[in-house]
Amino acid sequence: MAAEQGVAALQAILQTEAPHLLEKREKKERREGLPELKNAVKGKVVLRFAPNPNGPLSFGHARGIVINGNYAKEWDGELILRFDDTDTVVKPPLPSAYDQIPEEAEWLLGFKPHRVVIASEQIPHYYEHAIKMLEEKFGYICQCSGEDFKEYRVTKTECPCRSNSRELNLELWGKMNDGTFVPGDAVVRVKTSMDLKNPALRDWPALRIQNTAQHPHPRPSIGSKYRVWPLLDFQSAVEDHMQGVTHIIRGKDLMDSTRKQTLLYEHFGWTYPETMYWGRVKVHEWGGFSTSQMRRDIEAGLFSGWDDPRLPTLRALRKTGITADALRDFWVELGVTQKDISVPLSTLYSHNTKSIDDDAPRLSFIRDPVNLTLKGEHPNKVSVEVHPNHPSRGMRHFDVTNNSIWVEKQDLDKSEIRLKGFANIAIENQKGNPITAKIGSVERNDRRPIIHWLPDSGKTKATLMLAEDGEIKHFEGLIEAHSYPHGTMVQIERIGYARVLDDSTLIFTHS
RNA sequence: GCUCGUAUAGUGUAGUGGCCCAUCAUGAAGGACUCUCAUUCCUUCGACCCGGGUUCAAAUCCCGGUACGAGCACCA
Repeated sequence: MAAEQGVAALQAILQTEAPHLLEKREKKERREGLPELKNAVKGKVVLRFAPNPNGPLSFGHARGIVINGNYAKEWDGELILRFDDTDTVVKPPLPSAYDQIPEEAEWLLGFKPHRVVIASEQIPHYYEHAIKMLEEKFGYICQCSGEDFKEYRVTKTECPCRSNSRELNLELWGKMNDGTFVPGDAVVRVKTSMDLKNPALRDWPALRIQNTAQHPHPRPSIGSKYRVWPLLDFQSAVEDHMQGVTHIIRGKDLMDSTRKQTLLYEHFGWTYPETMYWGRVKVHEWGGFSTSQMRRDIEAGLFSGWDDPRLPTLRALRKTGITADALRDFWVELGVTQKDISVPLSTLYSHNTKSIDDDAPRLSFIRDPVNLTLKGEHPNKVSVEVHPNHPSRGMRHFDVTNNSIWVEKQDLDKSEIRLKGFANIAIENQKGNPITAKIGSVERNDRRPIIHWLPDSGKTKATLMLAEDGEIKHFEGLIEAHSYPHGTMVQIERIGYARVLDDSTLIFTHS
């Protein structure tokens, strides 16, 4: 056809019949950043991050904050920080976490979460919905034991309590609340269907009784005020609706939770938010991380606190010099795939290097220091750059008038070495006391190894702290005199990056 | 056991039927620059789980298998 009538005629037909075929297909480009958020409207997106405040945030929590926070920012929406603190027995909240978590979230995000919601303060709302459920008979109070109900669930049998009248349910609800019933006596269930394919969804439990006399809620204003408490699936579902959450992005372990909640939303006539999931992440060097376990270990004295550099908490990472930028880049790069993955720490470190190297001033730190006495002619003043890529930041000045310097013991393996920025030397007597070194050329005139060093006059005793193989090691050494404030990220030449903790302590970040 | 989910280089990741003898990052190896084993830059290496099917055309869709993970708590 093209041959007979020309390409133009063909194009004309296509133009009217199927214009989309004529659209230029652009070369596929690699997507940058996070995947597209479905059904998102600029300015109308509401997301949430909902940790249990049973401890400060861990590395894993950072994913929830970063991903949800980035979407909120990208869509000009809101991020809710919600404390899911409805369990006082199994994973009781830690009072200090209520202040620490918002602070940590802000550090990580670079902005404050737009709203903070505390579930334990919303109990009356959950009760309203529970009562509505009982009144409208899509919920019921079940007095079966856990064992018995399990049997009903697997055999797809309806529990006898399912047919309770509205009046009986409300009466039983009263008994749950007034203390007649104790934990285990009764639970509120959502009616779904006992022959649902997935057994996990069959008449799932929504609220239960907790012994808050014995296990009061740690928030003083709540304490033992309530006996009946919502379970996660119910609390989260109701709260998401009340807050107008539009998108939920969370771990795929909560997939069944979504299905349970969708069934509840159908009863209430609500529309469930768009949902995305990520898979499980392990870090090669750490394995998994459980807040509850860390809490026990800290209380048992195995770790010095939540910022112990061996722990995968945000506080610890921050203390050792991992930046919020690096963490954000790291999590965005992993994206929101449902794959279960295991990443090496080197990936995080590589992001961190990018984030800190350009700013980090260089310092000389001598582990295992050995004193050398210099022999021969040499200048008394030596200058090296604060940062080799930024001459404008000035020089570091070393005074070697007294001929006394310090080097690392392991660098004396070779006798022909060059002191960085200074001079070639030849070690004269390895075992001597003092060890002497003869000054050679001040100009660099060969390819001998270059080592870092310190003049005796410009040194300070210092400790380099390092978390490795589950223990904390302290290297006593000498640090170049400096006046960087606590918290400054520095690069210790030939060793790696470190953070200034105090006047005499550095903590090693990574190499 | 039942239910759900996932499978692309060593590790992550892009890719929604032709642009893919597959993207980017990280890693490893080599090199350039550099008075740090840093940073930066360059080069090289390396993958679509297996088997069927649909189609002119499959990493992409369907079915089966395998592997891994999660849920089946009066935890979150």
